[in-house]
Amino acid sequence: MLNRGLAYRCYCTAEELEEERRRAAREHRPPRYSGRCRELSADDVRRFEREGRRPAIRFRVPDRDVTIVDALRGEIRFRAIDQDDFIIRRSDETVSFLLAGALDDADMRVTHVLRGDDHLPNTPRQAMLLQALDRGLPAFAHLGLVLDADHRPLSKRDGAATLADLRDAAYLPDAVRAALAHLGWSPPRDTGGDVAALAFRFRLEAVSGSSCVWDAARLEHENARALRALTADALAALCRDRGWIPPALEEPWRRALAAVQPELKFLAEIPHLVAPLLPGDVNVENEAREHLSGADVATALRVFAEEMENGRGFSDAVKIVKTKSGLTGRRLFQTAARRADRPDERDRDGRIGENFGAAGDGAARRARINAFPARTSIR
RNA sequence: GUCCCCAUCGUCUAGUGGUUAGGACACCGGGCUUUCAAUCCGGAAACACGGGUUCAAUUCCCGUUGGGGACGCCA
Repeated sequence: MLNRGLAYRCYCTAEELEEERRRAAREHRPPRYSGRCRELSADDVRRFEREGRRPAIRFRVPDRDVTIVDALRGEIRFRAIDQDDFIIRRSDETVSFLLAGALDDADMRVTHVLRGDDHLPNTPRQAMLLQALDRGLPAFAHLGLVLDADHRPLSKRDGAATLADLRDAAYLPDAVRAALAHLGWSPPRDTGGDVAALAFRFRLEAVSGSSCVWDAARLEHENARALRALTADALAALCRDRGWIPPALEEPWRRALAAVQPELKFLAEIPHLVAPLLPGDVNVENEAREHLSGADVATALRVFAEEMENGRGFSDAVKIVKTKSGLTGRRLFQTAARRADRPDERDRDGRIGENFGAAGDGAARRARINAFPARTSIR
């Protein structure tokens, strides 16, 4: 490029360039390289070399406007006057991003360059380089940047700045993919969280050119959906990978997972949800205690115990308690569950753990709910 | 300061020179579940502003405002 006059050596030091920029700012001019090394005399060069300066190499920007085509925005025109001669090789002889990136893409036969629109100003420069080197241009598409709720660039604080953050938070990969697909684009019809369907419907040209706001609620929705879509084996495998399932409790765990799966939102909440369904002691949590305070509860508990002793089924006993105590809804069931804590007072519907019914028909779920409504306190 | 990009419900978006401006997430209400969740039904919710062009602008043009980005021997 030097031989062909496409580029030239620049002997300016970092300090000199910095000073140039400062002066420009003071005089309210745009900070541009002046081009002072464009036409150095042989004497100048000798002098600089004698001073021990190592030259950088700058691209001699042609004096004509550049029009690039962006797949999302159409033609964008950049004025020649706004472009200064940029460095393509540093004084330590390493090649700059602008040249290396453009050339590497060309060598790799990259057809589409998709990047954040913070790269838009680089595009005319890379286009000029490629044209000067008689290389073809790839298609460019510059996507809007993703912002947080305050319209600031996404940061660590948002907990979603990187894929690693999302993985650490145990979001399912498909949920992340689905949520990402909804940035700057949305499917013509809801795909039910099916990532393959999203991919099938996706069109680059349909992506919005504006920046968009990261929506954690969307991710949670997709995650809950993906969790529900998991097969029993897949769900169990995830739990096993996390070391949650003791070998001895494999079967109870699987039944409990089946009961709990329809309401899952996060992987991490599984141990919490499943615990009451496994054999062992049941603790009534704080919120449950609140619901259990008061005189009518005492009555209810007594009535419930009596009915159970008389051989009533759980459901029948609950109905009678309801009539006699006036309790309804949550308080009624908290009360019933209180008694159901006692293994000897559980009946077919109310029993906990290894005995409750098969999943899928709602029986297991109902059994769990009847047995442990206190889980309403978890959320 | 200079240049570039962008602008429809809270969020992601669909859409058209004449529409009841559509969907999804979130939200609110109801049904079902004797609680919760899921699900079903319903509701509230938007064309940033000002000029043009036009019989007619959310839609086309210009400007303003607002948001974002870039101005390094970083990538």
